[in-house]
Amino acid sequence: MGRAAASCEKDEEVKKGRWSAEEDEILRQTIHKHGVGSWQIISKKSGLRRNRHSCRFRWVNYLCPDIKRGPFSPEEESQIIQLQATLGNKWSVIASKLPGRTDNDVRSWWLAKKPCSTTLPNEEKWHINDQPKEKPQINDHPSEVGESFRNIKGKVDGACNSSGGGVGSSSVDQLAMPFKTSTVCASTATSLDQLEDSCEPKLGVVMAAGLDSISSDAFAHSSDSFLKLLSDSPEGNDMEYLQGQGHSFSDPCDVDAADKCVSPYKPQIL
DNA sequence: AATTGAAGCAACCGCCATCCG
DNA sequence: ACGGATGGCGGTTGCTTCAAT
Repeated sequence: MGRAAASCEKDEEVKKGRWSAEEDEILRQTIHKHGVGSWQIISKKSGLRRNRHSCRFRWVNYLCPDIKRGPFSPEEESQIIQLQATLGNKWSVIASKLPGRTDNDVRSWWLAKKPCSTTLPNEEKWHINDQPKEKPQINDHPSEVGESFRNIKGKVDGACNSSGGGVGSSSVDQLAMPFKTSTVCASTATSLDQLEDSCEPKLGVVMAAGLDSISSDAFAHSSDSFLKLLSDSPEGNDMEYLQGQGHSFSDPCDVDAADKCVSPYKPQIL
């Protein structure tokens, strides 16, 4: 790569370049044994001549069992486009809303396929790279939302976790997007334990079904009000409850709330 | 079959925020 | 309050693959 080694890494023998299968296995075993706590420790305990950045990167982006490989679905692509438009290059936040996807993957996809203009009409946006995409419909994946809810706990229990994100959708033509997706992070928890204790199973995703427009009012739904709604909601009936209350949420712009989400790969001692 | 250029992917680097003594 | 250690993030680079010529 031709760059000077990171100033903080004093090890002269730091290995660079592609990871071998053997190295992967060693890192897996080291993490299994010591947990994902300190990457500095892991890099030393593993015996691999890889620095903390390299070990972390390899685990977070490739070895973590929750990583989803393969091409992005049209729904994921539209989410990325929309979220990038609202959040900017907050790839980690964007990735946290796409379960199993990493910021590196999202960024790579964006750099390779980003639309040449953010002001394209709706229909043109669905012909990126001259490959027409089927316009998703609101009811295409209604069950995924509830499923995301139900899967939250299981994911949180893992050593590497999705932030509790999921996918919801609604039609929002005003944003020049064929459909609007959002994940509302309903947690102000700062640790996995807090998350599990205080939010699960209410934590999750609110699908803004039937939302006709995204206005500043829609974005004004703060995490606080959202939390209150969740705290009042009956368990296991999230969507019906909210719709019954006449509420709709779509708040991908709430960076503060997103920042409060548990990091997808929050260190956890096993 | 060989060459070449584009696209995709994997990885590194430096910076910043946070934690902790 | 301060400084070092650490984790995490975004930008960037270089390698690999593959299609076009």
